[in-house]
Formats: sequence, structure tokens, C-alpha cells
Amino acid sequence: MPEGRSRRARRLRRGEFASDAASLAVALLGKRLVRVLGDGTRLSGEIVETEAYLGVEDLAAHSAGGRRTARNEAMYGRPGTAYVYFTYGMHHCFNVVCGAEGEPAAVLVRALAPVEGVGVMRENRLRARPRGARSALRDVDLCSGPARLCAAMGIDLSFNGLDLVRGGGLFVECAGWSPGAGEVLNTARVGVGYAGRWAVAPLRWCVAGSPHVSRVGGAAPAGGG
DNA sequence: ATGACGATTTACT
DNA sequence: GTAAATCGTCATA
Repeated sequence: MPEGRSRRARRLRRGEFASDAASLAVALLGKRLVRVLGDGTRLSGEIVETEAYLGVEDLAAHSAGGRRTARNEAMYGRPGTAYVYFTYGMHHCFNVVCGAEGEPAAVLVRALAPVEGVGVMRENRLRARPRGARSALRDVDLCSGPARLCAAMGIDLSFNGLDLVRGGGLFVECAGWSPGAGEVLNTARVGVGYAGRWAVAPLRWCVAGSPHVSRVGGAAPAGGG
């Protein structure tokens, strides 16, 4: 079913990234994250899971309390800027900066349904897997997590601060489909247990029933949308 | 200079 | 279910 590039595909404009993080997190579902390699090869996937990080007041965000460091500087940039960070000594995560410039809000892209360049994504994932990894790598798991999708798409720190609008080889396309309200699950965010009441705020969104959504603790996301 | 800690993934019991 | 892997970043000194 996923065919290649649609003729109608259109890159998102600056203004479409300027909304608040929660709105953008929902709006990005169904959009396509695209990377174009040097030789013109396209790697892309439909966004099926996102999380909103609201900025200064959000204790789960890297920008909590207005924290501004070399690492999270990109969060303070123009809407449509890529914020990529390195964590756990081995993983990268990709965010889209949103809101007004100077206000540190972003949307973490947590999972994709691969569309183009699936073979390359698989190679990238296998190469990035820890030494000793033996289990089969299922297609459905190529991009089913924030670090997995970065590995598959080849997104690393060199993309941090990149403008997705003027875009080099990384941008977001309108794919011509977005889930309706009944097709979206809204849950608490993953991996932010340290953030007090912000840990349970419903700021994660998934395309309901998508097999490409991340499975935390081995389970599919529960709860209604 | 040093120590603690991840917006995770994987393997193993 | 638990635990290991692995290192840049930040706060403290």
C-alpha cells in the first residue's frame, strides 16, 4: 500500500510549525518525514507517534525552568528547526521545534511507518544495533521508537539545528492523509517518570492500531483517544 | 577534574 | 519481569 512519493506531496511551511507543541504533535501524525541522501535516494516514513514537550513549565522537557545549554539550544530556534540530541551513550532522538522563536517547545517524533528506502533503513538499523544483537529485526520495528527511527533514517547530531523548512536533506511532507479524531490515541509520555505531575500529562499521541507504534514494556499503547 | 544521569534499546530470567 | 550497554552533557568542586 505505501507507494513512493506522491505527486501532490508538499513540504510543510514555516507557519505550520509555529503552533503550540500539543497541536503540532497531533498535526504531524500522518505526515511524512523525509531524508534525501547525497545520491538522491529518499528515505521516508509516515509519522505515527509523537510527544509534545511544552517548554519552560514542562518539567519533562530539556528546557524545563528555562534551562538553556549548548545541548538544547536548538529548542530556542525558529519553528521548523530540528532538535536532535544524543542520550544513553548510544542513541539519538529527533524533535521538531515549534512555537515562537525564543520559546523552547518541541515535538519528539517517536515512530514512523517506513515508506521509501526500506532496504537502506534496514541496513542502517542492523549496522547500528549493539554488538551481540541476534534477534530478528522485523520490518514493523525498523522505526518503532525514537532512537530506532533515527538509526534507520541516519539522523545524528549533524542534523541538530537544521532548518526543516529551507531544508537540506531533511524535511516533513504532507502525505495527503491524516488520522481522524477517532483514529488517534492520547496517552502519557514515555520515559519521563522523573517529571512529577508532568510525567502523567497526556502529551503522547499515536495512530490507533498502527503496528509501527513503539511498544513500551512490550505492550501496545492502551487507552482511548 | 569528577560524578551522576538520561525524552532508549536490547538481551536475558 | 530485570539489567546491561555506553558516553555526552551538565552541575559541582
